[in-house]
Amino acid sequence: MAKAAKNAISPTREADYPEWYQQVVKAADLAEVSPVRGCMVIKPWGYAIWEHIQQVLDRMFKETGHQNAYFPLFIPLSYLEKEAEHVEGFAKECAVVTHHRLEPDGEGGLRPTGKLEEPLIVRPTSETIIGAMYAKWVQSYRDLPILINQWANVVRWELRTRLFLRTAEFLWQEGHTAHATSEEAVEETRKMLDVYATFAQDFMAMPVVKGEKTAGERFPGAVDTYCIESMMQDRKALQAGTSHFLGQNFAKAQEIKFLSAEGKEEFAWTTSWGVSTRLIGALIMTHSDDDGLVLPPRLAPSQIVILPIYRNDEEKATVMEYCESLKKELQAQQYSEERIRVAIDARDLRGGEKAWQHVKKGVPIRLEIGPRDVAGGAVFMARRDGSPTEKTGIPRAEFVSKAASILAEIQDNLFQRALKFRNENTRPIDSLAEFEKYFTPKNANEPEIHGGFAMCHWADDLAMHEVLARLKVTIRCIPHDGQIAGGDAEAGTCIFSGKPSTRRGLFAKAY
RNA sequence: CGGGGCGUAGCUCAGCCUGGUAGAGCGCUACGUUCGGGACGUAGAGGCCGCAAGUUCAAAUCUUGUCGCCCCGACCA
Repeated sequence: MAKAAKNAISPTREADYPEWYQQVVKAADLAEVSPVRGCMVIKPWGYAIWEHIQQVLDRMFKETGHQNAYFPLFIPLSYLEKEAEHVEGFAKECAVVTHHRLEPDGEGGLRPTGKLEEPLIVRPTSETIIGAMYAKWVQSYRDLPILINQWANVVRWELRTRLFLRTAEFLWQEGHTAHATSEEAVEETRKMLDVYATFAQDFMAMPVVKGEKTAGERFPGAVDTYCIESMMQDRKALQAGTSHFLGQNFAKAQEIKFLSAEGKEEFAWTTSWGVSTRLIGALIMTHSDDDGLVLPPRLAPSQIVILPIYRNDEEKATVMEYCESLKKELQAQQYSEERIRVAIDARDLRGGEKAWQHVKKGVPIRLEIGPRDVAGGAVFMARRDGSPTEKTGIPRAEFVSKAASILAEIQDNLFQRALKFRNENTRPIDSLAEFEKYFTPKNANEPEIHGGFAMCHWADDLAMHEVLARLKVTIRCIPHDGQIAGGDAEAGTCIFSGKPSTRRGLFAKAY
């Protein structure tokens, strides 16, 4: 008597992708909306994932010669005004502080008083305040390069928000570097893009396309913006990280000047690069299924969870003892150059419900341990990259010795699965008609899942912008060589305007 | 800032049209039976029905005002 397949998450991805996403976040207890409009509360399980992301990236930044520092949350309005393109890019989404005191309003409430002479804005990004400091720190070519990263929160007053993907306040890191030459700054920009790509692929198990943004998609004030783009399971693109070559634009606006070895006064060349808590959104939408979150082992706060099963105190004593010693043995094993992270969930809950909670939270390996396993010296294992019903009995010693390789296998499996999905939904398109067909939903009422990545020849022309605006498609990037099928340099003709083209761009609907 | 919708238990919502003592499911607490695929039963706790004014013998329900939130658009890591 086969029961109908029952999923932990309702609706399924196929039925309603945006709602599925919300439900996964909720079921995994990652975060929830806060009383403050557009801002989220990141709960312990979600924050633990962020801490692992931070820990790995921080190590990678330091290995590439960067140091951490911290700059103020507030930026004088006049600083932002210095770089024209920059202010235009962020002006519409700034939180502004105009007062510094509260006084009773006589009706039991409070009202702001103490008007500031110059308003302060809450940083939407820190180029300007950091540049102002760099201007003081840099006198000579001997003071360069400056290679600094900051872990911080920033505020962009977004009108339409979604947990992790776009919130009014978010956590991120922003690297800011200053160099003596253009070449060195470009090299830095590219190096950090590589760091992001490596992190995404090796740790998040998320395939990415490295590339360059077109003029219209660049960071405000940047000369070049490089990015990594990834495909979510609704086949939309998500920009997962950016690295900007700022040229001398910010240095000139903020007078970051130095005397060269030749004794000439020159402006520095600067870069900035960042990834945010949006990566958690990317993680969710890359791997999770209709039973909830699926975490790549390298970023999972718990890689293995042990679920003791017992009926009475007597069983409890022997089962718990077995679990505790199993935990110790597993923790002595290494995976990804660290001790394996193991948790025992001994909460007084029903076994089935408890197991499902860990499925929904995406723990890579679940071990159900009951009297039978204790008697037989075994473990009963379920992998999150398989179906929740698929469980295998394994001798305890064998599992302990294989645990690290099973985790590695899950990590690799998730990456290969995501890569396969992306490749299956990426194709070259050489005619406008085909392009329009590809990006027009088959069911207009449920337009969420359709299309994918389209690799097309293009020219930055009005004809293209008209089509893209109408179909709500954007050019995500101009892929670097060797990133994705059809992304390498080749001669062709723009499908929008018929103008000649030297390589294809990556087109997709995007977050 | 335009267009639509909603404020009732911790959560999701019904009740409003047609005014008459505040409801359901989930969650929570206790006890019992259960327990290796999300249990069931019994009992219980929990509400200025967003706020203010008005109409009325009587307002969650009708009227007006107000505040807040959500969705769609423009903007976006």
